[in-house]
Amino acid sequence: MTDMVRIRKRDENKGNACLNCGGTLFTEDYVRGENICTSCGLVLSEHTADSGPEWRAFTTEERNARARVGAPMTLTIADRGLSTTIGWQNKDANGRALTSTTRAAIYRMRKWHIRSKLHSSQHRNLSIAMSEMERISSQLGIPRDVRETAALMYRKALSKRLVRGRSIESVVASSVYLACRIHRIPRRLDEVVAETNANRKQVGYAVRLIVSRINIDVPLASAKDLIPRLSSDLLLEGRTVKKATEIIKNAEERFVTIGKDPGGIAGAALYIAGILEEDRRTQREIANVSRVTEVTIRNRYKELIRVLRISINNNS
DNA sequence: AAGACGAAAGTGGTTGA
DNA sequence: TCAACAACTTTCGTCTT
Repeated sequence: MTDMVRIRKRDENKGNACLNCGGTLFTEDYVRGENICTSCGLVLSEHTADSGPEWRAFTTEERNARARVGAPMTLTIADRGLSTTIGWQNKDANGRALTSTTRAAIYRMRKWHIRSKLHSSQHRNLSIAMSEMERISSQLGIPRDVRETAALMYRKALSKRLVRGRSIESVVASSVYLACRIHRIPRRLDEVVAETNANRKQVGYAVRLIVSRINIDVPLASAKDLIPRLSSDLLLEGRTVKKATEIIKNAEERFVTIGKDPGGIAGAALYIAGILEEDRRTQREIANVSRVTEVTIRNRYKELIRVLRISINNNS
């Protein structure tokens, strides 16, 4: 891409189509301040406003600690933020006092308006559940769109009467957990349960119940999803991360990952990748961040190098 | 001294009768 | 409901770097 082309495009392109290939999709690269056509890579405008965060974060913890922005709330509020209320002053829009008959009518309307809203048991349930959900997910650092999914899930569970006879908390916890699974956010059930008063067994049961009764695809947790989180905590280099992802992909193709703790697989893959790429971490370091023991890392690692025929020459 | 290895015993969850 | 089972953990002694 020459400078000449860039300048010409910036001057001429006032519409929405790329002048080079006619594509209409652009990505905004706010690190470089450029607008880029996704199909041909043409830079359409430079020095765009930086809409990204002003902070930088290098590990998962830092990101969780610093991220503080989100979209406007919708499903996560019991009334979706759409309700209106009838004012309590007995005045009209011009500030004049109402006549007695109108005042009586307004009083009745207000009464039934409030009754229809708050006195519906489902609504009461929802408002408790949504504030609980908000608390849990902000504790866990869960992004806004995942919360939306969790809220949707809870609403479905509620409308199918799955909450009856179970604690609101346990169903909220399982909605959050399942939403994480759907969005491939690596959060284990224990982490979610730890933020609630519900016990693990109840939540586990609620999870299975929701999966069986609500028509949604819940992907199984894969070791691959854990790689970004673990490798940023271990400060591994890009090529090591890439290698580890490859190892997991191969392992999954050979069906050696089924029934195994994803943390163990991910940890072992990172360990092997670390040795191969000379970006090595000890078994203990990896075991700490992936929440399994060194023994499990060892077992998985032995298994992976046997099945994938990876030879490790320890001359480093 | 730190890291890696592997055996042995124990734990919590799943499966099938 | 219960026993069998696989996966994983804890603990610990030994070997290697």
